Amino acid sequence: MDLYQALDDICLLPETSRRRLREISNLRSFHKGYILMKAGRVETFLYFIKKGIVRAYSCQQDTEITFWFGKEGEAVLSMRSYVEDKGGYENIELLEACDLYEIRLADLRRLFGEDIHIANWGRRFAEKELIKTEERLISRQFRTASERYQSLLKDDPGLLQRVQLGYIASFLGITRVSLSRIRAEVR
Amino acid sequence: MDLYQALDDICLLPETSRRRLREISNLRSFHKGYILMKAGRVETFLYFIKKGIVRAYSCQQDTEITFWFGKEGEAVLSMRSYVEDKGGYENIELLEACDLYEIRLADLRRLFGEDIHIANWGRRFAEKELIKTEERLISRQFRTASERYQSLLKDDPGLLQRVQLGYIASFLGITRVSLSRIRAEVR
DNA sequence: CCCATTTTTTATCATTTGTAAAATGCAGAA
DNA sequence: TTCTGCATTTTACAAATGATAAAAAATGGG
Repeated sequence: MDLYQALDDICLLPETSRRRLREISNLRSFHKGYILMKAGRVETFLYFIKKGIVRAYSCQQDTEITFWFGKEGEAVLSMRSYVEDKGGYENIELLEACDLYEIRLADLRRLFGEDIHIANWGRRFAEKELIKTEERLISRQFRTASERYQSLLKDDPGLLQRVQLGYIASFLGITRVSLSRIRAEVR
Repeated sequence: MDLYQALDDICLLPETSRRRLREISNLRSFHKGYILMKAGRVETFLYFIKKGIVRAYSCQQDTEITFWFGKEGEAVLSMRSYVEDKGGYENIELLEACDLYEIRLADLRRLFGEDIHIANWGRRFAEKELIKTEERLISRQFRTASERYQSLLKDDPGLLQRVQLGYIASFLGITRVSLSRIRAEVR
């Protein structure tokens, strides 16, 4: 997934603005298992995934909970660092070797102040993330674990191939054992 | 809660931009019980609450789930209408008589394209909503219903006075019966 | 290929939460 | 005040999920 493609998926940009974003971005490769972001740290970069898959997880009282997966075309960021310039709650681990477009937040923020198209692109970016998050919250409220598993299976069957079930279970808000039960009863 | 105050809570604006937002907004009063937004409808307004309290709820398979409360200073909007100009999933009901600042989305979008400060204000707005939503999602994943109730009690004790328990239970993702049980065991 | 480790499945039992129905409390209308 | 309609609480029982342990399967390194 090309950078321009990822940017345009958020909202179309005039060529000059696009190029400005391209100029502050930098393609880097990371090995599988690399911890891209750490809870508590103020992260200074934003990434777009060209290739690979990552997970965000958070630890509290000796349990680790995966609450997000990102793959090709998606943005990776520590939400609190991005929005409030404070330490975030998430760790981000690369589940495969990844190629990422890296953007320094300071550079991006400068462009937000200089270029209205980029400011509106940033607005659209946050708005779209917001919709996704809200939909997950609602799905969580309305549906049983089994229903959520089945819609994950329908909407993103590839994920099950690339990510171990323990993480999926955690993402769905249940234990690995419960997920096994659900999988067994579907069969 | 004054409109300028609510706008500035999102991010500080230069006087001219502020005034532009003021010019497209309109203070209106609504009676208790009024349904401000309906699921499926493309909503064309955004509101800021000057006075009163509202709830957002959604219906699926004969159950109604309250997933948000808004009060003084907060923005009220149909997320999908605001972001994608499509019918939303929420109904919004006024739980008290309310005074609301009404802003036509078309006017606001025009300003996003004309005024970079307002574009960045819109960006900050979405970002802050995003943080709030993500924190709720994570709290949902990490904490038991009882813990969530108790932190609601701590963070916003006033809410319990203004909103009936059935809605609170639904908001916490549990039944009224479960909430009663939790309340009983704390005593 | 084999061994060690990790992941997934299966089984059992305890706990939590939901459903349904009845009892209680509360506020507004007659 | 009394009646009536809701909201809330309580109770009893059922269903879902969690905890734990152990077996089976898959994975990765040497």
